[in-house]
This record gives sequence, C-alpha cells and structure tokens, in this order.
Amino acid sequence: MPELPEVQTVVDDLIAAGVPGAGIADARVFWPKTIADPNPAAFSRQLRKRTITAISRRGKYIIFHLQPELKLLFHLRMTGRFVLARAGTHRTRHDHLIIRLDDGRQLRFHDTRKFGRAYLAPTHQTVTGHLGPEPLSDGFTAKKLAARLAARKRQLKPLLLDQTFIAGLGNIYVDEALWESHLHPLRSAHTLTNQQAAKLHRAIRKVLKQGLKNAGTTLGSGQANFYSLERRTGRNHSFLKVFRRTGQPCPSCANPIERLVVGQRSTHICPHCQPIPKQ
DNA sequence: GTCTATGTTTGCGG
DNA sequence: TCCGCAAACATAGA
Repeated sequence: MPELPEVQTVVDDLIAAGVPGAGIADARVFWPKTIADPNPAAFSRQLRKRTITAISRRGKYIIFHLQPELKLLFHLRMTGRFVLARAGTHRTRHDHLIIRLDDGRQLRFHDTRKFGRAYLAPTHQTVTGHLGPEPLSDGFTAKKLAARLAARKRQLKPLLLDQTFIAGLGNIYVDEALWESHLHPLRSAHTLTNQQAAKLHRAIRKVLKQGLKNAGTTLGSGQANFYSLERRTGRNHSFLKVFRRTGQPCPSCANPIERLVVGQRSTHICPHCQPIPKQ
C-alpha cells in the first residue's frame, strides 16, 4: 500500500511508459464511488478530448496535468494501482475505471478494496491544499521540522502519519524513520531536542530515498501488496530494519524487534535502541 | 467456515 | 487540540 516512494515509483513508471503525450479518447467508470469529484458522468465528459501533458506527485496523490487545462488526481489508498492494456483486452475484476488513450492503449485503475479515489480539479491545490510539507523538498529543513514538532504535543507516530503535518509518510516509513533516529513512537513531539529533530529529519529523508531507489516496498505476493505499473514489484522489502520484523534481531543491537499498537496502527520498534520515553 | 489483520483516510463523539 | 473508534471494502492467513 503506497506511501511516497511507491507513489513516486508509479509516477516514474507512467512517464517511462510514455503516458504523457497521449490524448484521452474517453473514460468509463465501473464503480461510481471511485470518482470522488465530480459525479461519474461529468468526470467522463470532462476528460474526453484532453491531452495528458505531464504527470507528477504531491504527498500520496498522483497528478495528471491535462490540456486544455485541468488536473486529474488519484489517491491509491490501500490497493489502488494502474494497468496499461491493449484495446480489446477484457476488463478484469476490480478494474473500476478505464481511460482509453488515442494511441490504442487503455489506462485502467484497478483497486481490490475500492478505497482509491479519482478527482478532477482546476488546480491540484484544490485537492492537495491540506497537505503538510514535502519531506524531500529543499524547503523542508531540519529547522522547519523542529519548529513544527515543538508546536505539537501528540505522540510522534500518529503525528508523522498525519498528512497535514508532513506529506507522504505511511506506516512502513514512519516505523523505519523512528528506528533510524532512535526515537520511541510514543514520544511526545514537543519533548524532542533540536538535535533529535535534526536526526529525525535526516532519518525521514534517508528511508524515503532508499525506498525510492529500490522502487518501493512490496511485502508479499497477494492482492494487498504494492505493485507499480504492470505489476512491477519494489525491492525495498529486504532493506527494512523493523517493519514486520517482529521477533527478528535488531540490525543494530540484535535484540528482538517488538510489535505494539500505537494510534490503532501496528508499530515495530527495537526496545533497546528506542527506549520508552520518561513520563 | 470463522476470526483477525491489512501498507489509508475521514468523520464523529468526548 | 488531541484521542479513540468506526467506516469505506476485499482478501489472506491462522
């Protein structure tokens, strides 16, 4: 289930497949709730005869830039993915939206759990305006993170998962970043020293860049796993230090990794490297 | 068959 | 502001 590195991988693969430059012949919606805005009929009508000029990402959103000017956005949520199909290929189970391109290919949005959403908007900010800073942007400095952390009393883990605080992190990369920076997920954000905030800043960028380099994290082989375009799998699984490694030795100190639940989310830590915060 | 967990997000009540 | 819970769904594994 895609976080920033996985979403960026999908964007990169769509670009590599030559989707930008293609015109849209038509769009057909098979599961109405997949279209968040506008209604499915208006969605299909507005997409027709536009050209995809570029594809980019903001947080976990994929942005298709269209001409005449319009933005098409997708959020993959848990199981959303894209498939490119030749004309005439029969629609498979869980293909909820088919965009026919004028080069004969079809861009299909496939989503087993049906949580993924598509949006049309005049500007991408209409949809992404609530998001916090991009962790890999130049503007996201250690100083800025320290200031944002100092203003919040929440537990670190739920705060880092909050897309309005910082965009793009999910369960995997938050656990990895906290392990990397030796911070406990229950630690209250405002108790971090500037040095610890700087360490967290470095860790966040490190784990995201590593995920990106490895084309994302694919954990198993079932429907619920991350696949990029054409079911391409990521290679980051073997680089994870704590996520879903309960009972296995910590790569740093060899103590067994523990699993706990924080903010209703499964969480993985090394109890030795990430000591419990003092109350 | 049954129960639980799942990498996301939103909305509600307190 | 913050927290816990439920819901949106389908599937895999125990």
